[in-house]
Amino acid sequence: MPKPQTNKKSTSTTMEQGRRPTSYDVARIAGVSQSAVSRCFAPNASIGAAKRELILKVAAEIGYRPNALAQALISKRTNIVALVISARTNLYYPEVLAELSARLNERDIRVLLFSLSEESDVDGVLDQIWRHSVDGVISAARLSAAQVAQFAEHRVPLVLYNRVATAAPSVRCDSVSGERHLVEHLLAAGHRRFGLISGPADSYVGEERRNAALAALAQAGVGDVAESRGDFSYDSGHRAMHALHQAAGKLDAVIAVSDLMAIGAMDAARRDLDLSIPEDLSVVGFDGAGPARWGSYDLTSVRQPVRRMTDAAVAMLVERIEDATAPAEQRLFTGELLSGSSARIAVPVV
Amino acid sequence: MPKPQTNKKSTSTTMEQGRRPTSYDVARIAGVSQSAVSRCFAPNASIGAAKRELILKVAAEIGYRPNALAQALISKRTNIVALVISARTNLYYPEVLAELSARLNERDIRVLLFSLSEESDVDGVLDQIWRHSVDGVISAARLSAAQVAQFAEHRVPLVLYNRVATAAPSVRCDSVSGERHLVEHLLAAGHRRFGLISGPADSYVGEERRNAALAALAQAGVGDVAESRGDFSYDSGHRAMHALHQAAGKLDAVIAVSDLMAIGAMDAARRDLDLSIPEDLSVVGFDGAGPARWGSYDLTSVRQPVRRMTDAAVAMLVERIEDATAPAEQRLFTGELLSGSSARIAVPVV
DNA sequence: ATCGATACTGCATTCGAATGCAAATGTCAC
DNA sequence: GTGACATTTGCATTCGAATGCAGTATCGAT
Repeated sequence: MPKPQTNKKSTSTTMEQGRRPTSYDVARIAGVSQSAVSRCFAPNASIGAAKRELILKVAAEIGYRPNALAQALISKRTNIVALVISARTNLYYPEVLAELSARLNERDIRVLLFSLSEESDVDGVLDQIWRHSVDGVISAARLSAAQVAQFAEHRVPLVLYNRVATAAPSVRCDSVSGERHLVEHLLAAGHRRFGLISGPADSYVGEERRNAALAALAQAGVGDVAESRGDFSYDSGHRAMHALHQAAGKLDAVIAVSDLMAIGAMDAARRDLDLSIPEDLSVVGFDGAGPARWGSYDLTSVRQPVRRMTDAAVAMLVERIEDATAPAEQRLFTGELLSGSSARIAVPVV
Repeated sequence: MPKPQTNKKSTSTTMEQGRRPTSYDVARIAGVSQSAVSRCFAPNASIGAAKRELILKVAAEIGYRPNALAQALISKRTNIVALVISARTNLYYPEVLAELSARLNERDIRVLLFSLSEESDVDGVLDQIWRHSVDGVISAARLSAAQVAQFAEHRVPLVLYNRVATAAPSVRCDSVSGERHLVEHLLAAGHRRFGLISGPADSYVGEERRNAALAALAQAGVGDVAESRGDFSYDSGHRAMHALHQAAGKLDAVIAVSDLMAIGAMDAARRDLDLSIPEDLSVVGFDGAGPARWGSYDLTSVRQPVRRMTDAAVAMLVERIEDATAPAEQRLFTGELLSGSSARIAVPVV
């Protein structure tokens, strides 16, 4: 004995085939109003226990699922976060992406992915982000100050991953302490002639690590450091090793600002320059990416605490989504020195 | 001299601060109807040139952007495709992901990413996919027959990437010809004692490659092949190499069904078993992933034509989105044999 | 001047769910 | 039985853009 139905749409008598069921369909079949159905799927909405059960039963029977688009349109909450990542620059990228994606899923947030290639039109990507009304954005790609400013204008919370901007919160791995540990590790092993494989001058982390390494070396009185710039790729590390060798002759140690370049450098040193690692040359990297720990490399590096960093990035973003006035914290994480066999270690005094 | 406005919403006199502009705002300021604004942003909609220009000018001035949610709700087209990928199983995954993402962006389609870990609840992911009314799905993850069937029920086009299902179109790299080439390459070099590092029995591509390799070997009269199963990870390749060595003693060649396992095997052979590659042992893989071409490995492998495969997957999906009756093609691509220094090559007869 | 064809333009409705408000119902005390 | 109060429930509106339909303007041909 269905109660009287007064909803406009409830008057249709049958459900067309092939259309996906809506809350009105559930309402009609269960003999309740559309609002009741809606309230069944909202947390702490006011709805009687008996009615709730009936509605849920009907919903399950006809396979009803709330339409995320309609929900988002009316509630102004999409439960979608955009992830902006530059593809390929870094070995470390797939890991970060997978972790961020997992952390977001845990919180029932969907991921709209923007994977940038070199020629990507970042402003076009931002345009899409605005159109889709995402709840927030995590960016591990370079954004100009003007671009970062747009986020504030559009009131879209932004968290930067291994980047900085004065106006936005960020999560980073401390380059200074990381490079200092690496340099100390190398100095302790008695190395004095250093080479540095840095990144493109416009890369934030690249420059930060470069400067941190140079500073740590300078502090120890090592001022004369051969440097060659790469672009974070394997090949560029390979080429940079050759360049260093040509320019500076015999070196004790090479510091690369990323694992992938360090790996390229190791291959160049061993295979082309006929150097044994670590006997003739020590090589260190940065990131602690998977391949760095493969047997052929066993790279001494600084492992970024990806799990903690992604946790923090997501937590910060969610906080700012929930409370727009939350402060724009900049969190710095300390990486762990992974000592591998790609660098000599200090001989303990017996 | 604005024309008379009769639109309901146009009567509000001022635009509240901080709200993002809607088509009504543009309409009000430009003195036209909301429909006119809408038509300005639709291709081949009927709208006068002068009016179009005026509207676009106003829209640009106030920074109007169509709301993708509202567009999707009414037009039943989200321009979003869900990408389902299992994270981490494969070195090759980040490349496929980046390529698919690039191909979709070129066609002005957004990507909703679902990166599956081992414990992921696939049915939960599908549930989210239905709720978000995506236009289509590309899956490079394992789906049960029942799950594939749901796509038909929900009328969501699906294209499988390196997987198969009778009911769905797919894009794959031919394991049979690939493994045959590898086997022929190894046989030509005079190898007779073979080891095989296969994948988990429930992996489709893994089994396909395994069976193809065994068949090619059997055809050449090699029936006795030592086999050890891995899980596609570096470590499992490493362990499998040890297992093969223990079980079968000296081998001429090891065929791994993925590059990552081949790399793990190479490291185990060289570093633990003290074998020279390719003098004492040839190793081949499959995929042609980036690290396979690093100097330390220079792996003989079959390179999947990622670019062509992702192109095809996206083209097939778009076709099926546009025309639901398009046939469910299964496209097979042939990989290219990359001959590296990880496997001996036939000595040419002088 | 009239008719028809063609190109614009606006009105009103639609997509599907959420929610403020008011009405209805239920509960309990006295 | 009455009043005070809390809990359910439904109505009507809202989010923002697309679109069928009908109406208007323009122009050329007759």
